[in-house]
Amino acid sequence: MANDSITPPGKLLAPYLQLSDNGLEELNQHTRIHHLKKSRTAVRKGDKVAGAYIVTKGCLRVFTYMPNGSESTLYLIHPGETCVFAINCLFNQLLYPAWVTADTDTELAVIDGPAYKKLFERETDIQNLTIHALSTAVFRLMGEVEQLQGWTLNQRLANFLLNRASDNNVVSMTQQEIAGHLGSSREVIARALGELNKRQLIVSGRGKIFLSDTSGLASLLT
Amino acid sequence: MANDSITPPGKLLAPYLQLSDNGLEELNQHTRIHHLKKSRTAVRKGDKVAGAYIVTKGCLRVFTYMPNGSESTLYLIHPGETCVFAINCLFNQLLYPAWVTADTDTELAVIDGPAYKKLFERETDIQNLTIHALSTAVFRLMGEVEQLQGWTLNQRLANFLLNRASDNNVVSMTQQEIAGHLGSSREVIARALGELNKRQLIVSGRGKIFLSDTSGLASLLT
DNA sequence: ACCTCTCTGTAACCTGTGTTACAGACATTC
DNA sequence: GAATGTCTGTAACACAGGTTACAGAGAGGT
Repeated sequence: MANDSITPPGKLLAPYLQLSDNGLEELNQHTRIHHLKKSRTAVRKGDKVAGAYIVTKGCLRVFTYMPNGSESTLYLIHPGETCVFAINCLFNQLLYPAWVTADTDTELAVIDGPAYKKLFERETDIQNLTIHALSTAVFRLMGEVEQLQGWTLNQRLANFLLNRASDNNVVSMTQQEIAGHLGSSREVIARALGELNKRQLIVSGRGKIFLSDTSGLASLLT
Repeated sequence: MANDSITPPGKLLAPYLQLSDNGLEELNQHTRIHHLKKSRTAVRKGDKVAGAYIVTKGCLRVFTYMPNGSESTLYLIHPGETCVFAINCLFNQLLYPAWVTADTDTELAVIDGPAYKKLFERETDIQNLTIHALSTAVFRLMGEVEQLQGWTLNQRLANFLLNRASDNNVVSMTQQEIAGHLGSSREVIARALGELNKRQLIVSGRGKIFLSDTSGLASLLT
């Protein structure tokens, strides 16, 4: 686990966890707050996992490297969420199976492993957080598998854009980044975007893409 | 949930779960045993989930249909294991997202949903079972995703064969079944097997494949 | 205004895998 | 042992998507 640590009490977690007084005490004693600047590496593949990670501000990105050396993003961790892999490793004594970097400046709470396990046995909120993290991971991954097997790249791209679009229907990413998320290469994404462009479903510019016809995009997914 | 039910007490689970007397009582009251003949459908996509399923004998197969209509096996549930999707659905009130059939004659225990949740809060063994089921699912699915993205079909096939081989290095499946498990088509599997044949890594016969050079197969996966 | 760096657009090519269409081998039943 | 159904082997084709190789367009610094 990385650097950049400062340590206020462990109640940045208050919005996300309601514990018994007892549990709270325990939590405070065994939690440390870390701050990571954007692009900073939080965890490396093969690291021993220190504890449960809960993001309180910012966003972490979990990814692996593919055979050809390019990155492939597995999922993001937003405030209030916890890292499934870490949980996994905690409960099964495994080494961390991927890389993690800060997608933006990020603050996260690390609850010491054994303490977390003890809390898990008693505190309903910790149980829920854990189960929820694992469940959503299962669902997301299952969706991923279905997509990989059944969908064409254009479809996966359309789906990705729709999921990542801000309120004003803009996705602010470079083609390179998108390629990383979809496990493809920049050129292929460019080609696919060109396609969508021609069909007037999007307008693409440098570092951002405007979705001009979201329902058209959505109809590609059927 | 299907038919074929008979109902002995709920302690076929004894080998897999050690509960408090209290919990055991609860379990007995809210568990039903079902028997499924081979190939019988246990759950359909979209079904409401009755409770937690724990296999006590035999084997269940969980699969989805791909766009082209062919089946794709997601995972198997062996004795002592529970169905992740069902757990998922219980805790998140979702409808079942796949199909399930009995791979062989199968006996399974169904623990009523609310009862299971209550037990989960107190009984360490139920917690462990749950966490373990979810964790392994996450790992398996993640491996699946990595395979789909990074491995060629030949590699995935080799890996599959190695995982499915019995002690005497035989895989007893038809090409059709293998294709189903890998989300591919029969002909493609035939082609790939032919390849492995030529390289003297396997000897294939009707309904079974002998792995004559397991380390050779394994070396394909690097 | 110029230089440089990063990002995008495109075209040609190659490979892996799904598809179609048969033919032959094995097994089972009558 | 003939007939039928199931499983395997193979060849030719189609196409999605990865790869290579450039050209040009924005953006920022000097």
